[in-house]
Amino acid sequence: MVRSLTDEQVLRALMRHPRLTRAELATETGISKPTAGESVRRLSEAGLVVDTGERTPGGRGMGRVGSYYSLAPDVGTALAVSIAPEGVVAEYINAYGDSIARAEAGVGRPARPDDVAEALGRAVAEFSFPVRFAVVSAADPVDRHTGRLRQLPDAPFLLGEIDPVAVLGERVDGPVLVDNDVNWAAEAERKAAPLDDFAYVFLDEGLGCAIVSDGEVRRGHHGLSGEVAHLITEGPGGRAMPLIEVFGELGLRRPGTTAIDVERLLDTRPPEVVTAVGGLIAALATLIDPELVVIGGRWGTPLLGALADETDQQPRPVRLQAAAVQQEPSLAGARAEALDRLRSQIIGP
Amino acid sequence: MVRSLTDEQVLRALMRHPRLTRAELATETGISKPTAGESVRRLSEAGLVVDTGERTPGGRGMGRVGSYYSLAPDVGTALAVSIAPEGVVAEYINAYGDSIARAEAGVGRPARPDDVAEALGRAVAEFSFPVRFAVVSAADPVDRHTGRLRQLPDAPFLLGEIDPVAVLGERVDGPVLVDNDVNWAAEAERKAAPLDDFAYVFLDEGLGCAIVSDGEVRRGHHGLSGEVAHLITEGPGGRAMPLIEVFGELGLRRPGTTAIDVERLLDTRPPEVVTAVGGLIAALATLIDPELVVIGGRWGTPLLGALADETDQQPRPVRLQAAAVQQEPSLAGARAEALDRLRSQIIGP
DNA sequence: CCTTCTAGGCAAGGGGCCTGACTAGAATGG
DNA sequence: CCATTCTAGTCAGGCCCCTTGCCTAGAAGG
Repeated sequence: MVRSLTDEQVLRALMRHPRLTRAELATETGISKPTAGESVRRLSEAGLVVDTGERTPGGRGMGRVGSYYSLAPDVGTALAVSIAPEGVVAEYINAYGDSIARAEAGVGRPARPDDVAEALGRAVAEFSFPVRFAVVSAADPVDRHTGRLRQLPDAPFLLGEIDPVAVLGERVDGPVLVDNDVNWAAEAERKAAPLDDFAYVFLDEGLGCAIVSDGEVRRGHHGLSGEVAHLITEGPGGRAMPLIEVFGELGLRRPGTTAIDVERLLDTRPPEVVTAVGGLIAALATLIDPELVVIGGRWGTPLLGALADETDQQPRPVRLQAAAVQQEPSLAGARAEALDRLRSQIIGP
Repeated sequence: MVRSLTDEQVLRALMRHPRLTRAELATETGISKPTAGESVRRLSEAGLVVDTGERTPGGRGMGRVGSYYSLAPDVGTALAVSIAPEGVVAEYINAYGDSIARAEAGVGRPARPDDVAEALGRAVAEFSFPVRFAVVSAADPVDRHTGRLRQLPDAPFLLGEIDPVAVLGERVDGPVLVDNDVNWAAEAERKAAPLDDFAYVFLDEGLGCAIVSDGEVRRGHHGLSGEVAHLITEGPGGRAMPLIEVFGELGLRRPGTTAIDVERLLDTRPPEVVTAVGGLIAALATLIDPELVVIGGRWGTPLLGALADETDQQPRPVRLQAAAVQQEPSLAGARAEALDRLRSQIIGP
């Protein structure tokens, strides 16, 4: 849409500051005044920038009044959506990074696919902004290419096989980007504390893990990296078994579902669980070599101390830490990504 | 050294073709003739490009003869080195990607650190080109920041704690880049068959594994990703234990060393080994989600079929394949990297 | 010695940026 | 009412780097 480097700088300046005069744009970007003026002219013509009608105050010897320019109100918004067993949250954000609207919708328990899809539709329908695209966080494995949720054999599967791309496609002009909630939480963590190499282990009803290598979340070929239910670890009695089976053997899975029974786990805190998760952290240490393993989730955080004691004994110890972003971490990550992409899309190729 | 985009294009063209006239440069790069001529003038002045003295043939109506230009002979060479228990290989390459000299030096068995360092010095001393930098492959864990080899507790350690940066530093003008042999083999594999997400499992005297995610080898924070000796897997009797211990329990480690006894392993081919490596592949499948797992190494390739049968049964099966690059794979990867870096360094920042 | 034909160079032009100088224009104070 | 004050915005000129179009260089064959 826009090709000149100057125009990009002007747009980025207007994303940081809601209104600027041409002279302010010139000093802010380091571009000369004539060039900034020319860029504003081009961008106004393209409809990306508008004269707000506001003028600089003027006053005793304050010189000629200037016109304030800002991004056109219709440059578009993006949608950040979180789909979790607790419910669906949809947030609309603008190019400044403001959340301009928010809608929530509950999901019955246990979550049924139709329920979830319906709640998603309800949350998004509550407002109707022109949305350029959506970023979706879902609390289940996500196929990287189709954006659909995928059930893996005998692994926790909380939302059912829904297709966020299909549900949101009608209400969104552009593409719909779907990914696993833990990946988005790791993205939020990465932006909060800029570490290049870490893993995020999320221990809740589901088991999740995200991997950040060389400063980016690594999703793997199908987008299923970090789906650790079948990782071989040490189970009760020193037997080797897939991680998820440990919870089955200890009676810590909610009957009739694939979910882990968090309340019971927190009541009993069996050492076998700590050992089993220790095996996961050892696998991360050997395969990924993270600087840090971030622990989150409803039972991960409470067990952090015990896990740290366990991993300190291992031949390749690794530092454990609670997540820095505690408030809606997945939505925060999705929101940050939506903002980045919205801005890039406005600036164009 | 060179900043203009034009100059970069001209240099890259001269790296692809050993000699070109200004007119050929213009058509090859898509740049106009005057600009190409100007670039040649700048680059000649900077000493990067020289008039070879050769002239185009001319002939019946063949027009004015042109002057051939090529990279200056002293733009520099790079060194690709492989350090393995079998011996040391040093290859000098020029900016065209030709191997211009090669030296080998044996290492006694078992390899002692002094031996290895001495062989390395010998191999490199055999020629003396002006070397801009070196890329080193070492058959042991490499610390990403220091370039030193690192022994991990109870893991195979074949070369001893040598410091390639110190040994090569004197003979090389620029930096010395050291990495694990399996990472370089994966790099060679990546260039041969452009896959974005795969893992390379190397089963030989040492155990190694390289991870390619989103088209790059991922080394982890310390450079120790893929050092899988302590991964928890299924050992004899279904017991959970670190991968390396399986070999100890089965009497497959060479007495007095940390290495695996490949001959004995190939004689007996115990199913426990297949199961244990199956656990490694399962861990890769869950944590990394590769499109493919490449199997290499002296006992990896022969056991490929058995391993494939094992992984087919797993809840997240993954395709196994023998390595495409069989001839000195680590050196091939180091060579390719050396070429890329040499070229970038000539072109400048 | 003329013809043939391409390598290389020159001239002019254009895009996008700069600097420096000029103009616009509103509020204030006499 | 008009001069003053002061900055926003614009105009003019110039630089850099690229382009196209055209001209010259120059070797070999007829």
